[in-house]
Amino acid sequence: MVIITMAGLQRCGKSCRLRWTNYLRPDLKHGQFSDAEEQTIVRLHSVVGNRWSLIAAQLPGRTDNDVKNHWNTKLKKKLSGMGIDPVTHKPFSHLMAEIATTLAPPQVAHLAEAALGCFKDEMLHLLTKKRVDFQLQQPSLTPAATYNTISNQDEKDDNTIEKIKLGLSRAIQEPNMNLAPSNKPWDSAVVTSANFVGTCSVFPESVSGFQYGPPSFGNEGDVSPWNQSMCTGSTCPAGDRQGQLYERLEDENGEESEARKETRNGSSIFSSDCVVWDIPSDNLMNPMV
DNA sequence: AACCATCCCAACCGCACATCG
DNA sequence: GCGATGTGCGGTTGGGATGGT
Repeated sequence: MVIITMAGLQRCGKSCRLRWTNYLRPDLKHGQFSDAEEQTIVRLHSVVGNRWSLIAAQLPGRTDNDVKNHWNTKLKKKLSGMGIDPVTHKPFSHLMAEIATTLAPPQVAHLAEAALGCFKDEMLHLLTKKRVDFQLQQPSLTPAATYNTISNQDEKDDNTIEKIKLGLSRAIQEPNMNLAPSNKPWDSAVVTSANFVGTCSVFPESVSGFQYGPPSFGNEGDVSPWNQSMCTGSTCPAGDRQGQLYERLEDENGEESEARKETRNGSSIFSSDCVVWDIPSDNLMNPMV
């Protein structure tokens, strides 16, 4: 306040503080983000979600505002272009498969319609690559018979496509299915796009050593969009692992324990049992995969 | 050259919490 | 305990810069 008065500034203290912390501080970097910094952001975001201050604390010379802006303007698009959902850090195709195999057919139909706009690039990529021959009008065929692949590569992709097709087929076959409430879990909530926004990732064994790894999708027993991955980045439910990371981060910085803060605030950022998908660093830096 | 759309980032806003008298 | 003030944080916006037509 004194500074504002002395300088004759027409700004409130808060504005001045923000200007200083985000722009004027001598130790700030103003250049472009390096590849290493981008990778760090992506990795940490998969763990902590939109906790920009936490992420920025691991990037010397960068502010939370810097990180946030860079994420919103560059990294989100980059991940989306790679077919990775920037919120969940899962491949779009796998999210689709989860949805298709978890929801009731009518809901899948509505979702598929809405999601096609978002996921079309990824789906087209998959379908083109695998030369999938959608035969939704022939439900009697076994899933494996509904498409042909050009190679034996990547059985997981096949499974993914299979699941998508199964879900869509069911949806199309039963477009007017009775929507009356049932005992099924999916009937307990209206399905909106908001339900599918979330951040979940498997907590890495080591933050510094953690990287996107090969999709572990396919463990049918542990996968449910409702119990695994449907939390928002900034409001993910608490988990013991979150505190562990917080403690580790603060240990490195010698700052106040965020874990204690989180405990005090009654909130935390991590969810348990999430999945981090593998993205080769080269791909991450590839503007368009 | 003019117009338009998009990108980018500093700044703003609102909220929650901490500190102080 | 209470109100005023300061601080931290995440979400959003405003407007200049840039590129395309």
